[in-house]
Amino acid sequence: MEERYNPADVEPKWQTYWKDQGLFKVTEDPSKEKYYLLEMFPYPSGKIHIGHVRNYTIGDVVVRYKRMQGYNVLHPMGWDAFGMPAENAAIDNNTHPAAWTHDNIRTMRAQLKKMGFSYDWDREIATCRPEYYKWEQWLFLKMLKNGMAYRKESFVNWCEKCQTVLANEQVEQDRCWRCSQPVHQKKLWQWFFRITDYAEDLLVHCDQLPGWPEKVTVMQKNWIGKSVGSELKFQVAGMDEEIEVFTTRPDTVFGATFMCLAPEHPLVETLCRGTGQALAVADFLQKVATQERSLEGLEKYEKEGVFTGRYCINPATGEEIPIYTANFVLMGYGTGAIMSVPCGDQRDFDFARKYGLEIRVVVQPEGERLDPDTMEQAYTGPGIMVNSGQFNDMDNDAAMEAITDWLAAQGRGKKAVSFRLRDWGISRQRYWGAPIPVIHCKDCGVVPVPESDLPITLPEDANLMEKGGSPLPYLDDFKQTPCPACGRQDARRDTDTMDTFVESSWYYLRYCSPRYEHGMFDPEAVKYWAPVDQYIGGVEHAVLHLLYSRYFMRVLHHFDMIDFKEPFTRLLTQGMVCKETMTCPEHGYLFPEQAEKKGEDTFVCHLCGRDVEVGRVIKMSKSKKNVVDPNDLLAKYGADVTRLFCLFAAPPERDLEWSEDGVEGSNRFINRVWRLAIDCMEKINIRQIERFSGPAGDLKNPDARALYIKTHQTIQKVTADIDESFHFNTAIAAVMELVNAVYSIDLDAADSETAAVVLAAMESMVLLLSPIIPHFCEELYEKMGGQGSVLEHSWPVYRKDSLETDETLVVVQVNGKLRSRFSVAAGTSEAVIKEMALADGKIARHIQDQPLKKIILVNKKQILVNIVV
RNA sequence: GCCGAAGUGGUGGAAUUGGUAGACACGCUAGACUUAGGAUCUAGUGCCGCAAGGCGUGGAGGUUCAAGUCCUCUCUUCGGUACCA
Repeated sequence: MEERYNPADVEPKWQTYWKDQGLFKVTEDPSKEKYYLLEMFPYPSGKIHIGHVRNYTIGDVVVRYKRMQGYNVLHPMGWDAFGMPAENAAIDNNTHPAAWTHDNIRTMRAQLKKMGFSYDWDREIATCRPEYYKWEQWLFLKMLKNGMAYRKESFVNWCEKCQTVLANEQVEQDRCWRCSQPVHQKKLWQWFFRITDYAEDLLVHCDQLPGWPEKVTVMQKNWIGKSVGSELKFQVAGMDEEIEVFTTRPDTVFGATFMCLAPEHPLVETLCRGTGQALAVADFLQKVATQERSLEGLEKYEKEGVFTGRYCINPATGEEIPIYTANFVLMGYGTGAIMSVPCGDQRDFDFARKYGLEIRVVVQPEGERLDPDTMEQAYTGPGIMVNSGQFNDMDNDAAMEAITDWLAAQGRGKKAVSFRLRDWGISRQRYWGAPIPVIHCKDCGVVPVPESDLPITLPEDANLMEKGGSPLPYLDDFKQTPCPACGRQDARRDTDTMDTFVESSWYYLRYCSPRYEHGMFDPEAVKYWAPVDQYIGGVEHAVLHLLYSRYFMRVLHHFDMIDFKEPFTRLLTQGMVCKETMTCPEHGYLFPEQAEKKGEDTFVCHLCGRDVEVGRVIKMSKSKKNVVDPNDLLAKYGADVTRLFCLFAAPPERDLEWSEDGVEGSNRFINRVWRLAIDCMEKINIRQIERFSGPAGDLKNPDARALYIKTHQTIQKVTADIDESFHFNTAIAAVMELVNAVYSIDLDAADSETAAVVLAAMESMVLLLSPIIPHFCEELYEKMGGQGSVLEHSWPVYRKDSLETDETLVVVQVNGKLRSRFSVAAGTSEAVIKEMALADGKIARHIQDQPLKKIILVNKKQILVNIVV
């Protein structure tokens, strides 16, 4: 047997064995309990990165563990293959997005196979294949028919010079990333899914996801953002128009001294027409056209506005108040109009001060008087009503309801709820995506593509334009089509494609029957496998992908296609893999291999020799070039060392800061176990001793008994760590302790009892490590005489009668400070322990002659005595 | 800005319900073995101190016999922020 573990031989050997035996292939088997574990599928961006390795290793450990426990486990893999990077790469490298994507998939698939992940590769899918997106188009048509998909005008980032739509990522400081020209907001007709219809349901069920981390459900709840308040109507003076506002503070309506409309509010142009403000408004609208219209974007710009020239009537006071249009009001949020109450809202307060508008105090803290002329900020807390007619002197809390009821009685308001969540815009003016299956006809309007014409395949002969625009609108073969309704020859296909989040919202169901040809999935297969029992992926998906998936399941449930609403029973959000960035003053971000180590923490640029600035530790990303290539690790250490390191370096939910040093330690550990196994085989197996498996009490040799107890404690600890908390780092640490314990035994001098216990420890060690470092454990299992694959062995079970050690440690504190410790035999009475504590020499010195106040004894994993004097 | 996290030795991290802070590793130091060592084994290693002892979980307060853990305030970093996936 080799002196060192050699992954280059062992790993391919077992990968071939697993494949030949078909160990990872699964089918529905009603006689076994199913377990569906899924890791978020990768975007095929080029090569597997270390974040993928971490994600898939975590999943693979759980899968192998569950298999050993007898579950029928589904563990598939596929590719989130549509998306913008393929188009950018196609432009930069003069290739085709499809070719680039398929190349990447080939590369990445080979890498995953080298890692020894236990996927059922027969179920592999790629979302860019027509047989996949056909069913997405089918669902789109069904949603369209049922009013769940609709079209409306909405803004996109537009670069005039490139004549193309830009993703947010392609906008750098309000400028186009390719040509640096200012980006404008352009209105386009786009498709939306009515996710807001499910806002309440999605919100309520956040509290019924016990298997999800609370931080994720909290983020989702805040994202949906339900607020309870009132909808109020403000009549425009001298016009037959009404402005509706939503407010969570109806109690402050008497203090509403002006109105603000979003710049894109449909009334803005109507209002200013013929008032003398028309020009000023037009100037303002042009100015804000370059500003990003999102909640985040708001904060980047100075808050400003302009008077529209018109007034509306405050429904509470009956007074006319000026109507402004302001850049901090968003059309997509609420009604696109807000009643401005400067005394009770800081933004309104700043705006009022800036434009000299009236500030009227309507709520003030109890026992205080606020003066609008000297106030320095808005008062947003609770208080007593003033300047509010018959509601004066009420608590503002009570006034909310009273004022709403009063206005409702006059038909000027009602109670209402508002959500922060907006409908899901799915149109993309891009090539590399699933075509939206509708046709536009001059006579018939929007006409759905007949189901029999699906899939609408993406034309392959398209050339991407160098400025990044989609070629679809220019491909006449694709675009020109007769109207399916009236037969008009000059109808045109919709040339937008779907958001790639649409593909990832249901792929986990496709895995249940990936080649099914009669629908999105085989209902029987989904009935058996779905929902996903354990989903694992990056925390950065906490809101969008995970919320869209929950929404999609509700849609399918509505159509009676599935009998559940929640796609993922348990969720593990893994942290990111981070590394410092390196920046060269000349060449910008550098890949690790482009920086040469000069001193302890100093590097020089490989290209120009200048000093490199070592920057912050952030998420590994290609654009920041702070990536680590798993290929290097695989070549140097093999899959198992790489897997072990990823698990040992940090618990999964936490960010992992990459360090090369730790990998060497993992390598060392594996070889340490290897040598131990060799030693055991040479010194024990040869004596033909049987492994011990009885209760610890049967062992006479105290060293053997201690090791046996340690073994069962380790089984208990590792099982709990994998099953309950996914804390593989502490599971590995526990096995390391067991390895160290076996190392401390002199095998040459071991009696037969000890030898039998050592064998039991070794077998447990191999079984416990097998989900983590499977190739290595298969090899040892075979060498130690195991039959078949270790995967087919059942997971070890600890003996409850072999967990308790003979002695217990007592720690003694005086006034909460640790002063002494000693051991007692297990089962010593509390009274005796207290006496022993008081009699302890070190303790006596600390007590001296101070009177005893009390003695607290805590008996948990150790015994603690605290003497208070 | 808003929402959500994280902060513990030189480093990664450990610590059921508040109960020995630093498990297990990396690194470092010393020793052993060796022709050699980036192999292996043994011992040591939070900080200050000769010691007794004192100080220590981002910072400032508080509750408690006892706080990394609970409460209040605060600082820093990271993720998301709806067209990156």
